[in-house]
Amino acid sequence: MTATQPSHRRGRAVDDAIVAATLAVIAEKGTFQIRIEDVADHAGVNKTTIYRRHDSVEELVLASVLQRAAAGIPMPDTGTLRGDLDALVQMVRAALVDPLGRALMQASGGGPLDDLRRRYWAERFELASGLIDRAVERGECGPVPNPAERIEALVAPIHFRIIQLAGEADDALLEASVNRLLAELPPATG
Amino acid sequence: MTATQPSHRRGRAVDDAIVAATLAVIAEKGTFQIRIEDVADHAGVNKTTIYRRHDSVEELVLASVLQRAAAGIPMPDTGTLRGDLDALVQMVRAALVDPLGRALMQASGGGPLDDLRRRYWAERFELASGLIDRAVERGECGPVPNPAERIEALVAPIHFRIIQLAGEADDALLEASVNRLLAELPPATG
DNA sequence: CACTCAACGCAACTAGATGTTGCGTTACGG
DNA sequence: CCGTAACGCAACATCTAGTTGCGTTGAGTG
Repeated sequence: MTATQPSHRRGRAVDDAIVAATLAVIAEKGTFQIRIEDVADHAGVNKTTIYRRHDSVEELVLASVLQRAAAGIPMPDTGTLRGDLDALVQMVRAALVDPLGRALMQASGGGPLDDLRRRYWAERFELASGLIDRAVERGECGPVPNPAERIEALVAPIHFRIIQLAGEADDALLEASVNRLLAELPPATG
Repeated sequence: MTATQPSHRRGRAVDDAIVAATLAVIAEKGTFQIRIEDVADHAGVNKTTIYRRHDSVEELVLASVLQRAAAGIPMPDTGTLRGDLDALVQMVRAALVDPLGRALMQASGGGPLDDLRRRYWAERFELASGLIDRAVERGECGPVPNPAERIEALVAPIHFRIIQLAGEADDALLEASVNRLLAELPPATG
């Protein structure tokens, strides 16, 4: 810790400030209203410095969101499938309500953000599939052919309600989604 | 009909040309890559003329999409609920795969396009609820408390797959969605 | 402590798109 | 045939992305 804040930060400190500022501006203005100079001001950094590290706005957004996504994805482990799914569904809702999450989900079509979004969901589907696999191992139900698709069907209504309808995903919707998944599970073989 | 095409169209003809050009450019480049001069060129009209009728790009997009949405929404009537839902679900898929539909669904958050999108869905949910109501009247099932929510749950997985995952909504997905709705219907009382 | 060099700030610039304005021209209605 | 409103056109102001050259600052090295 330096006693007085240096007027010019260097190296990684600047990188972090830029990424943080980018995410903040995205959350505030949306993915398409970002202005580089806003990000620069918010980071306490000159516009030129941003362009020295990033090729374009799109690349900046991509890098920033990727950095956040790189943070570990927590997965619940409550002991029962219903408990796990309840927790998962609440995490999904929280992520979609978050301004940054919303901005990412509404990112434009055709661009590299499409790939990013696909990876985002694929990664989470893969991880969440583990919840179902564990339930199978515990004998809560029979073997599930394609767990990732079940998770997709679980998430879709919540996503649709929040992102597309700009509506409220209340607890009833979450519970209905979980119940639907549980109801469609093959029964335990005994 | 004039024998020779006048070099300068007037009045409503220009309005229609602008709206058509706007929709065409949206379908081609997406909602966010529209350039006014592209629309003007495509409509065979000067940039100034567009600005004389529309306040901004956003307003132009809004007006154009509204005009198309004003066209009647066809609803199937096959005689059975399953037949109706099968047809409905295919119409939804077609609408989402269509470049203009995609563009509308991915329109930015916060703006007036949010309201437009909400109205878009609300209108369709309302109409599609009629399919369920008719099935109830035919005695195919017991009374359904909130048919619009059923339709929402029917559409959500298709929307999520196409728009968010940029994936293919194959027939299996459509059928699964229909089956799910049918399975959750209260049994016929009679 | 002094030297060095990369990192940063700054100001000026280009290029492209939006939106505006003034004026000439063209079509339609009386 | 004449007047007026609608349109084309060119020029303009403005905003933002992205670039460039140079001055300055700061951290490591001997």
